[in-house]
Amino acid sequence: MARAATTSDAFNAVAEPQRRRILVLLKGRERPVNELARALRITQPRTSKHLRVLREVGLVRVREAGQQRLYGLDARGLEPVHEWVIGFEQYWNENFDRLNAYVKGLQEKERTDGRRR
Amino acid sequence: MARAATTSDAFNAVAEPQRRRILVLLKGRERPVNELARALRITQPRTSKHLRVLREVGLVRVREAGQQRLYGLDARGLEPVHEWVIGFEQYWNENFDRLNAYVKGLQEKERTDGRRR
DNA sequence: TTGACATATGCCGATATGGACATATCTTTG
DNA sequence: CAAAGATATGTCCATATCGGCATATGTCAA
Repeated sequence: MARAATTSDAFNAVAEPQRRRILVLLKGRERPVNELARALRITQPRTSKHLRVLREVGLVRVREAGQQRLYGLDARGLEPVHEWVIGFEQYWNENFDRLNAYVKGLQEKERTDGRRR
Repeated sequence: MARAATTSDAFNAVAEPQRRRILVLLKGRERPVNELARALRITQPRTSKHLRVLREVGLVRVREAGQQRLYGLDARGLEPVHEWVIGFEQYWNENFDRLNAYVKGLQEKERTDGRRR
């Protein structure tokens, strides 16, 4: 199966650090390419390429504004990511860890007793 | 910068569909490799390799159990992913979209008026 | 010890990806 | 129209990753 292309899977698209930073920069307001490039301290072509990926995967939208192109956030594509990861929330919670250990302990005991029986 | 290795970055580790499925399967209880392979309908070596990545990145832990090795979930590494994505929650909300459009409209008007002045 | 399991690993090939650099395209302005 | 500015794209290279397959390693039972 390998992984889906960065241009078609949000999980893969945001696996790239710079793209995550771009999305963060786009919170609240649109920004032109050069501004993003400066903010990230990376070259303009590189920025454009990341933006293209983000555009194709649907995480940003573009708007022509005279000489420049304003990129804006379209975070809806991140919802599936959130949906997936939220399903694990209980598992990184300390209280749950304790409960989990407790249950595991019971199960262990159960198994041991079972064998002994 | 490229992206961090799958073995060192949770974002990249879970960018692989099969690895996400493995983590889901490990919710609630530990499982041996073969069981995971069967459930995912992929080969055992492939499963072992994914598990190795997940182990190195810290999302699962192993426990020797006689002949088999039981893999268990350690979701703490997913918390940063959640932290990041939750920061976008407001942006995929419809109400926010409307508010956003409204604000954008105001800003646009502002700019236009500014120029005209 | 031998055989049957269960799992991990090494090697190979195919491919996606990201970065650098040069350059094309489009818009605005003089 | 020419020049400048903003952005996109093509080419080339290096590398990470994934899958398949064969095989090594480790464990348990007879």
